[in-house]
Amino acid sequence: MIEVYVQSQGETWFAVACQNQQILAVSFAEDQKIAANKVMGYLPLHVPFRVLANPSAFAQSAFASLKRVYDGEEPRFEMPLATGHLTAYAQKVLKTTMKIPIGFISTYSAVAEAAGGGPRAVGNIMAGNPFAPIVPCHRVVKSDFSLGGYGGGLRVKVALLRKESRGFAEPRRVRVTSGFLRCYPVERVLERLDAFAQTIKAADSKPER
DNA sequence: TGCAAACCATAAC
DNA sequence: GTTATGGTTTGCA
Repeated sequence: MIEVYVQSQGETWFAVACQNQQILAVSFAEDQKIAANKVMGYLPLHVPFRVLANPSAFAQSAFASLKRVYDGEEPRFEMPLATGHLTAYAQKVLKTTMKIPIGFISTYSAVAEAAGGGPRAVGNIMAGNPFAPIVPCHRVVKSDFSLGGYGGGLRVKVALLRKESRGFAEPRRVRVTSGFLRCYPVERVLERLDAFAQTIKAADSKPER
């Protein structure tokens, strides 16, 4: 039996789905119902589940990790994610994405180089990521450092990235199972966004013609 | 810049 | 099987 829990903190609702001391899926949203529906959407069909009010000890630690990552912090300990039902390729992509450190981002094509497949295929896996933001798909952007997409909405992607800004200056290559993954400071993305905002502002202040 | 074509794993027929 | 569809990239005007 899969157990689903929903819990709020501040303005945000979090949801987790657990089974056998493993996390099956997580989600977060501004609305309770949306958060609950999102996790349930990730659950395998035809497997019974129930929504419970009081989180088990395991669920509580899952919430704790989830909230820490949402706040831009390192999770205190590694959570066991249930990935068995996913394709081998999806598992590899998610595992690779997990290696992007806080304060850094990578790109769809860089992840594709490290995990195999092509950039679009990587985007597809990200779109179906049941573990956001624990598997930090928000740290994957387009190769020109523009945002790309995000299931929870781009505002959320930006908010997460801002919270993770650590002031790194140099790119970094992190070791993954097969080779290396190129990562860049989040600031590359944030600076680009700010520059874009300036352009808009300048255009707005220009007299109409 | 902007558009078109190539790209690659899935989901849907 | 085949086709359609993306959280993309690259090349070429």
